[in-house]
Amino acid sequence: MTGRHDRPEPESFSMSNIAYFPKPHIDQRPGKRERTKTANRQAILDAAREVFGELGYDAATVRDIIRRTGLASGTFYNYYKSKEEVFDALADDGARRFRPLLRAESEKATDFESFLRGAILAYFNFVAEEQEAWRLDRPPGEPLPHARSTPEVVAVFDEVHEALARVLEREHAPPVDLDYLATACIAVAREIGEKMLERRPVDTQAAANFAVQLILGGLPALPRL
Amino acid sequence: MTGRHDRPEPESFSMSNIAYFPKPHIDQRPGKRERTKTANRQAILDAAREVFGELGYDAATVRDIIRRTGLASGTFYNYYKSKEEVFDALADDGARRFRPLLRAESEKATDFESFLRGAILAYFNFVAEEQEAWRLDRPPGEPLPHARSTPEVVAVFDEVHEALARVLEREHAPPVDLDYLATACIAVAREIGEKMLERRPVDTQAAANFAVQLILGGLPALPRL
DNA sequence: CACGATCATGACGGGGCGTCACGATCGTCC
DNA sequence: GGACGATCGTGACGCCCCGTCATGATCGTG
Repeated sequence: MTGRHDRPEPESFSMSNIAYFPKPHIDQRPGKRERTKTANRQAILDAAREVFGELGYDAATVRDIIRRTGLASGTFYNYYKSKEEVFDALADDGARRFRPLLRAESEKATDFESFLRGAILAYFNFVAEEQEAWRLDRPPGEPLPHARSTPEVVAVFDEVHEALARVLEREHAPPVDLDYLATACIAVAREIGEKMLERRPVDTQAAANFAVQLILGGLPALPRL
Repeated sequence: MTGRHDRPEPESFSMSNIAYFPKPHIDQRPGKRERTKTANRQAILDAAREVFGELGYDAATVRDIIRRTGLASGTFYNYYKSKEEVFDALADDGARRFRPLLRAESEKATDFESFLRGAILAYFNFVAEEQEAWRLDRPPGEPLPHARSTPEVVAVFDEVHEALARVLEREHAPPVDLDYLATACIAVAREIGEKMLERRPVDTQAAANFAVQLILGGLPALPRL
């Protein structure tokens, strides 16, 4: 249930509609049980996004999130164990939405430069759009903590790793420390991206140019393995 | 006062010593009031370092820190307002101790490469030594949060900024986006440094080589302003 | 329609939080 | 050396957040 603010769904209406179908049990819509479950999950995630955006991660409490959903406190714990887990779920969600974009870039790329530019630009555009949904006008106090090692986040890291290996292999580039390289690429993208968001107007092209040129120019100079 | 575990200081002994001096009031040692104050501050900081190291930042509570000091709960709040403030004080302390090393490198440096190599190697050695004091054998769960914008931490950032500007100016290098460059340098140093600590044995030379070559090679390729 | 599984509910004990009135200790001045 | 005032340690207290659990409502199913 969605709590006390739950207005009664027109369930009977839906039921009468089902009468038109010979086999009601193959109705694409999942049962109400399943629907309220996903609705509650989403409500908690949305509330958490708002609360983290307004109060910051540290100041936010589980109770703040619960209050905003209108659910009972116990209900929250049917879905997530803690504030950390909700945050991880949000990070996971972001990573899950970004991964296809990254993969598209790595498949579209013809060489290392086009991959790097495509991937970094895609990331910068992604975070620029996310910012408007996340911290609308949050005071520039403390930044949100970095994403932890959730499955989807790790998958993005691995994707970068593999894409780098693939592209460099294809170009017969000399072998370098791929682990360090991937780490450096992600570090540069992450921090330049953050700085980029502080500037007005937000210029993803210029930021991507900077990051790409830095890595691209540094690559030939890296120590060989 | 240092709490109930306080063993009585040989104050009378010290006093009798003072009798040797014609003017006791110019004794270099600050008064007992001042001494216990700094002792309490230090005790809290030490306890916090241990607690953060053992439990991680998120799990640690102010009460955990208080318990380890043996002080009363109220005493803690005479020195710091919150867990966040203690953490910032620890970060500030680290930055305060690292800054002279950084400055020495920037003064010793003859060109951009020697500065970069010296600074990054100094940083890697610094964090490698700090690690042994901080998280002795902490499970690799969640890393400690990044340092916030405390005065000393900001000072280190500015120092990097200025040192970069000075060295590049001296070499008549083409003008680049110094803000992005400093951000990228710090990002690479921070993240490569972290990865470095996960490897056995910890090889600060190899890590520094990688970071230095990447930035050094990328510099000429950066977009001009 | 009736039964069983599922899940929302909110009261509850446990505990961390920050405060404050009290008293001990220290510096100072006569 | 004694007494006064400022400073600061102390720990009990009220408040709120935490996570749990017995209860009952609701849904799917036969």
